[in-house]
Amino acid sequence: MAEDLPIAIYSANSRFMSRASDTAYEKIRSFILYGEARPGMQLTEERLCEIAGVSRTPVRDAVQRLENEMLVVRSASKRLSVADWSDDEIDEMFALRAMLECHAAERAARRMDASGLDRLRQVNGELTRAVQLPAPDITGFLEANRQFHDLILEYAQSPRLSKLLPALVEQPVVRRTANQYSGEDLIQSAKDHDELIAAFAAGDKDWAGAVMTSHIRRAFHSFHLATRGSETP
Amino acid sequence: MAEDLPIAIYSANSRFMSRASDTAYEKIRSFILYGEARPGMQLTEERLCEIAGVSRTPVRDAVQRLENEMLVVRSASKRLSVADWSDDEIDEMFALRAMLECHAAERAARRMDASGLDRLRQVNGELTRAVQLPAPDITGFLEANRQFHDLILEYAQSPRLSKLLPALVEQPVVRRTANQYSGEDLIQSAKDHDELIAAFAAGDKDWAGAVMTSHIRRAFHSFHLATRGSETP
DNA sequence: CCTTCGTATATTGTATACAATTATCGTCCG
DNA sequence: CGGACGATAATTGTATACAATATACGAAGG
Repeated sequence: MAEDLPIAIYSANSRFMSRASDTAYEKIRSFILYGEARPGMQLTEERLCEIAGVSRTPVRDAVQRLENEMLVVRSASKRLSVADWSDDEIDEMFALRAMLECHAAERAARRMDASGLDRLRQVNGELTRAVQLPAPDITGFLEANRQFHDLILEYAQSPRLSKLLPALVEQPVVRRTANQYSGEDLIQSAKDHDELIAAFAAGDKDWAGAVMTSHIRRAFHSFHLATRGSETP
Repeated sequence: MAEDLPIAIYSANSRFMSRASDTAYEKIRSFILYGEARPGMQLTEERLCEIAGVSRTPVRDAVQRLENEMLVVRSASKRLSVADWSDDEIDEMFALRAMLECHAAERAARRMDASGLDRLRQVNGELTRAVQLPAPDITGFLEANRQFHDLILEYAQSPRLSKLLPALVEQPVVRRTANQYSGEDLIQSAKDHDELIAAFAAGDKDWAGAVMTSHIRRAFHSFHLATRGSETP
């Protein structure tokens, strides 16, 4: 069981998770993202109970959350299976994410303050250290990257956006993308973040939005190149 | 209890709702949108059981759905209350909706076919009849409007978008807006839809997206004018 | 041999009892 | 009088038994 892997890449839930339904959520999520689960694989609630070590009630709670994030899918007859995204769905995910993260950056630019800038600089400092050649630390990069984007979401001060965005940041994709990144790509990410910080410091929402859009779309194309060769999306 | 009101304005769930958790969802939703519920009002699961006429298990299911749509809110100590949106949150909702509906229209423009155009024309025919002066039929307008936007969402063929958008179409706001609409506004809506159909027929995604954006933003400003006077958003 | 139907089995849905947590409110002490 | 403490009540969280539903499978009939 892959419990000590970074379960929450780029998602705001890093609380204690004492309740059984939260444990179930984390365990099942890990099972799907880093465990033996395979796309399309059938899941029964009973099986998930064993995985999570709790009864069906909290499991059903967790499943509903995972359904919302589209990590699991329900058939017409209410049976569960691990989601299996089509290429078009993954493209769509990136497109939606680009729009919403751009919007988040624009809002954050209007609401940024000195303390926020400090925190962004500190997190991006860690990210920059993690991507140093010749041996970039992917896990460190992912964690700092998540923190950076979470901070922007925090400063966007939009509960609704905070609810919508995490459902679009699908870890398997992010992780696969990051593993495919060249050292150059990782360094460019750090530079994008630097420029975002500059845009925030200037309070220029259009600048911030534009940098964010290109930041996400570059990731999109890296992913495309890595997984589907050179065909144009 | 306001059960025969149009419970699903502009949302894809018009199924049979035989399961208890679905009944609970509809009943509680109606209670919040058209019943005695007031923003900020405390809700206990037991009270919701009485309203829905089922036990706590399906009620908890329904509540989680309503939480996702941000119709109910959970305090730090897990207590429930009816959501109470700030002006900024409502503005944000319109902004996000404009982005996502624009995107939906763009996708639909690429995937539209003759049968889809027929259906759109038929629904907008009904809408046009409903908005005839001197006695526009608001309920008829709302229903046709919902069907029209649902059709576009269907042709956008994006499961993820279909999951995100309904959470942004907040019925109380839509309904209040529609009640505030002048006859002119309603007629303009019908014309917007005609132009959207033209854009779809031409397969011009940018045209479709632009019309949709202005369509939503007009609704936004009508709402603003009606609820907050002439202050600029 | 294929299809249809019905029964057995697996799976999901609901109710309910009980456990854990949180709020309420009165009391005691400073 | 005010604030901390603790007992009690209210509320949410979890487990489990049972009900409803869907699937699987095999027998009967064509």
